[in-house]
Amino acid sequence: MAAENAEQGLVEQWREILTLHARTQCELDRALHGHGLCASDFEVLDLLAEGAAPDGGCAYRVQEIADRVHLSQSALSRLIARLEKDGLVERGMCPEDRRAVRVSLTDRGRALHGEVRPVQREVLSRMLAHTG
Amino acid sequence: MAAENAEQGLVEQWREILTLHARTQCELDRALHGHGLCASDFEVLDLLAEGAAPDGGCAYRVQEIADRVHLSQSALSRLIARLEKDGLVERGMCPEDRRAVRVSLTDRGRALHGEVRPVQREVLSRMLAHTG
DNA sequence: CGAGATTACATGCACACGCATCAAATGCAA
DNA sequence: TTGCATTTGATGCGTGTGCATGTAATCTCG
Repeated sequence: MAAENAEQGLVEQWREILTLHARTQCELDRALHGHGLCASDFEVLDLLAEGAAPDGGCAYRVQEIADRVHLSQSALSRLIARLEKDGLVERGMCPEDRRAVRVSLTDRGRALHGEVRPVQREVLSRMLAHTG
Repeated sequence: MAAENAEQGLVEQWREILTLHARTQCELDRALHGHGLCASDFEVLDLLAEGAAPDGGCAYRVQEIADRVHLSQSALSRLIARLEKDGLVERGMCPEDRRAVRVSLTDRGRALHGEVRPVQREVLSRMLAHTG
């Protein structure tokens, strides 16, 4: 039946995504581990390093980051705390909304990002090469 | 530069994969949670329900399952333990290699799989619709 | 046969994550 | 203004995962 074929195709497509994701994520984690980062950490650093935050400045709010990297708000809160403890980012007050926290890269964070980015790019080019 | 464009394309491609994976995985977990399963649990049940194990029988060894569902051997060991505690699978000795464990579906496991499969398929068709 | 290497699975441990909840700040309506 | 709902980020808690290791069975080679 056509319906069964379509369904089976869907399952295969999903399995391919799972395989590609698992392999690449695992490879990224291994490559970044030597620099004291996990893949999510780098995603956040990479976002912050882009510079252009929604407010036009160079600082993001926690929830904005969470949306971009597909993590829960609580996960992001702790991730930022870890990065701050390592001196890679800093949390600052937001004048116009004192509930909010503005997160920005420190010099050390920017330096580490510049150091690690080629490593991440290399992994991506190696893992995503035959994907079209 | 062409190199920079290629690199940027790679990053975008990876972000699309992350987005699709996160959204679908999250949706799957939510849909399956009502049945007491997480997405990995279902992957294993779905594999076991296919029937054709590498040895020609209907039972898999733990490491074989781990390879298929992209989990570590330890994660699989615990996952199988959970499913067994819930009466969905059973672990049996392997006569020709007493180190190995043969995992197979129970009737209850097969029934639950049949009940949950349409739910999973629906999520896949909804999330992967506009992906080509 | 016997000793060491290897394989298959289980388990201690640390950790990143999501959900539920909390406190503080803000927004809104009476 | 006051009172309540909403929003923002932090935290308690449970859980699923990977790494390192342990135990038992198997294999290999002398």
